[in-house]
Amino acid sequence: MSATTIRDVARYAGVGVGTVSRVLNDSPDVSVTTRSKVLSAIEALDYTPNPIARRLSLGKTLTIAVIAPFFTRPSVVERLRGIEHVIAESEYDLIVFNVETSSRRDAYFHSVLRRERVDGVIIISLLPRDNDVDRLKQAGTSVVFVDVSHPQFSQVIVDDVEGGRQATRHLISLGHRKIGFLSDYEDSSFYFTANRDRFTGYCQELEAANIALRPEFSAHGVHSRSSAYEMAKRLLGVDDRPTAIFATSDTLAIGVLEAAQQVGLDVPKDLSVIGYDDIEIAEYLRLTTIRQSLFESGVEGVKLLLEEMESMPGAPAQILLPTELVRRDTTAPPSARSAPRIFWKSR
Amino acid sequence: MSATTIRDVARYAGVGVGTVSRVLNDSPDVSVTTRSKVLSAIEALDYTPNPIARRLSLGKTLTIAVIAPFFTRPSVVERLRGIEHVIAESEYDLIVFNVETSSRRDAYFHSVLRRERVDGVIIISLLPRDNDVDRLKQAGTSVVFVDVSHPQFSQVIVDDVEGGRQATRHLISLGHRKIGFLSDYEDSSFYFTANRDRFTGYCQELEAANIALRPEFSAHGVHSRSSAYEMAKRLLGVDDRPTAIFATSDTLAIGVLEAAQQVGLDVPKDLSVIGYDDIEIAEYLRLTTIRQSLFESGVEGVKLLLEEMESMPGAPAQILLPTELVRRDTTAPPSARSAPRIFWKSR
DNA sequence: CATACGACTGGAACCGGTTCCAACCTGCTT
DNA sequence: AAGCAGGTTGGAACCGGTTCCAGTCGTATG
Repeated sequence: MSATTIRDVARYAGVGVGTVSRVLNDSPDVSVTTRSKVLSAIEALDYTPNPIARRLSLGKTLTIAVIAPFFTRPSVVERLRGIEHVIAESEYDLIVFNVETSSRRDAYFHSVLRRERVDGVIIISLLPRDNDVDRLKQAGTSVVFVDVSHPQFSQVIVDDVEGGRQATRHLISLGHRKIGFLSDYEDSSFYFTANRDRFTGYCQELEAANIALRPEFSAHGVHSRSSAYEMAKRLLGVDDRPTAIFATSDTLAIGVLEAAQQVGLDVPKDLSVIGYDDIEIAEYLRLTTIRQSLFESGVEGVKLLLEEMESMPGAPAQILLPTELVRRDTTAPPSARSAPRIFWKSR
Repeated sequence: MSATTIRDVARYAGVGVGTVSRVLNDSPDVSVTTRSKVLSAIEALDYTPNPIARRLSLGKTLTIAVIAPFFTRPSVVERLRGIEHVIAESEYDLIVFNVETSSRRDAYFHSVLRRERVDGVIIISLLPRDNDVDRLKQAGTSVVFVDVSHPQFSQVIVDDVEGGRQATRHLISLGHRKIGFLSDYEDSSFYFTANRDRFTGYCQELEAANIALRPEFSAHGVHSRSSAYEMAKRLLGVDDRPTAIFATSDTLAIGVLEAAQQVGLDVPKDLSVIGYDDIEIAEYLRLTTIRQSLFESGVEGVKLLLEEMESMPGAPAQILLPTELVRRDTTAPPSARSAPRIFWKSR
C-alpha cells in the first residue's frame, strides 16, 4: 500500500539515498547526527525496506529451499523443524518443496536449481541420479544433503551401518539367533541409501556372531505400515521362523506389530521387534528402537549450508550424528520353549 | 554463474528487450517468426528469467506465507500438505513460519505482514489478537485463516460445534449418560477457537438428551499426551466417574487411553474414548474419532487465498468443511454392571 | 495516390534497493 | 597559505525484469 521508498526517507531526512542505505546496513561511516536524523525519518514514515529490491541489487535471493518427502514420513517433519528453527534466526526465508512422486522429484531438482532461484538447497532423504549430480554441480548453488550419503556432496547423516549394528547386536545379546530384516528398500525411485547401510550393519553383526545370513529372513518393500504388515506375515510364515525382527523404520515396525497381533504372536514373548527413528508414537507403543537425532540433523544441515554459502569450499563436508539404542518393551530374550508356529492360534 | 540476461537474449536474437519479454509472457502480439527467433535464442543461451527481477518490476513477491504451529500437531502437517499441493501447481513460492511459542507468534504476525514481504498469508490454528487484527487489516495483504473462526477474516473451518455434537451424540446413542470432556483449551496463548466450539456442541447435545452438565466432568489443559494423561486420571478419579470421554484431539485421546490402561480400565468395556482429527495413528490404535478433512482444508484455504488476491473482496468468505464420525473400537455401550472404581485394581 | 489504421517492434523509463566514485569539509602539516 | 589525509556525503549507475509510448511497415480505404 504505502509505497514509502528509500528516496522518500532520504528526502524527508534531507540526506542522500546512499546515506539512508548505509544507515540501514549499519555501515560505520555515518556520523552520529546524520544517523539519528535518518532513523527518526524512518520512524516518522514507518518505512520498511523492500526485500525484493534488496535481493535484486545484492544479487542474492536470501532464500533457502528444502526439497523432501515431508509428509510421507514423520521423521522428515522433525528434521524440517530443526531447519526452520535455525533459519528463523537468520535473514533467510525458507521455501519448501514436498516430493511425493518421483516425477515431482525430478521436476523440483530441475527447476529449483535453475540459477537465481535460491541461494542454497537442503535435500532430505532423496539421492540424486547421475544427471542430477551434474546439474547440481554446475548450478553453482550450495547444496547440503541430509540423510543421504553421496561422495560428491556435503551431507549430514547418521552412521546407519552402526545403527544397523546396534539394533542387531541388541537382539543377539538378548539371545536371538534367527533375526529377520525388513526394509523399504524397494521404494527405490527415491534412491534412499539408509536402508542399504542398515542392512550392511545387520550383516556385519550377524557375521561377527557367527550367524549365517538367511535370505528368506529379509524382505524389502515400500514405506508403509500395510506393506510391512504383509512382509512380516510372510516372514513369520516360513518354517523355523525368526524370533526377532529388525525393521528399518518405526513405521514399518508398527506394521510388524500389527502382523504379530494378527497371527497371535505375543510381543515380546514370542517375537521381538525393533524399529528405527524413534518417532513420537514409538514411545506410546513402547517400541524398542534406534533413535537418531532428527531435529539436530536439520539444525546441523542448515549450519553447514550457511557456512558453505559464505565460502564455497573445495571438498564436501560430512557431519556424522550418533544413533542410540532406546530399549523399551518390544524386545526380550526368545522364550525358552520352541517358539509357537503361527498357525497354532489365531485371533 | 552465467549471468545471461534478457538483454543478452535480445541481442542474440536481434530484437528488442521488450519483444523478448513479450515472448516470455505469452503476449499475443508477437509475430510467429519473431517468436521462434527469440525462442531459439533462449534455447541457445540456456536462458532462465531471474525471478527476483521479475518480482521487483511486477511489484509482487509471488510468495505465499504459511504461519502455523506445524510441528506440534500432526493435523497441521496434513493441512500443510494440502497447501503445498496447490501451490506447487501455481507460480507462487511457499514460505513457512513455524510457531512454537507465543513470542514467535507475535514476531511473525508482525514481521511477515510488513508490506512487500508476501502477497498472501495463510494462518493455521492461530487466532489473532485485537492489535493483530488492525495490522492485518491495514497491511493490505490477503489473509486466509484455516481452522480459526474470526468474524473479520476469510476462513476455512469445520463446523466444530457440529463435530462436538456428533461425538457426543454417538456416545449418548451408545447409552452413555456420564460423559467427560477433555480439551487443550487452556493452551490459550494461541487462542484456538475449535475447542470452545466443540465444547458448545457437547453442551448442546447433552441438553438435548436432558443430561445435566457436570462441571467436574470437564478438564482443560495443554496440548500434549501427558497433559491428557493427568487430566484423564483426575476425571476418572471422581466419585461416580464418567463412562465415556470425549477428547478434542486424537493426541489427547491417546493420553486418555494411556491413563485408562494405567488405572486398569478396559477400553471400551469400562470406558469409551472418542478423539477428534483422525490422524494417521488413530487407525492403528483403532480409535473412534471425528474425522475432519485436513488435507482438503489446506487445498481450499489456498484456493480461497488465490481468489482473494485477484480481487480484493469486500466481505470475508467462509468455507465450511464437513466432519464425519469414524467408528472404531474404543467406543461401546457402557457395561451393565456398575463400572469398577479405578482403585480396585492397578497395573 | 494520399491517408488511415492495425500489427508489430524497439527501447527508455521504471521498480527500490546497493555500491562506488567524486566531491566536500575539517583539521593538521609544512 | 597551500597541500593533504581522512571522514562523511550525495547521487549516478546498476541489478534484470516489465510496460508503455512512439515509430515503422504493410495494407485497406476513399
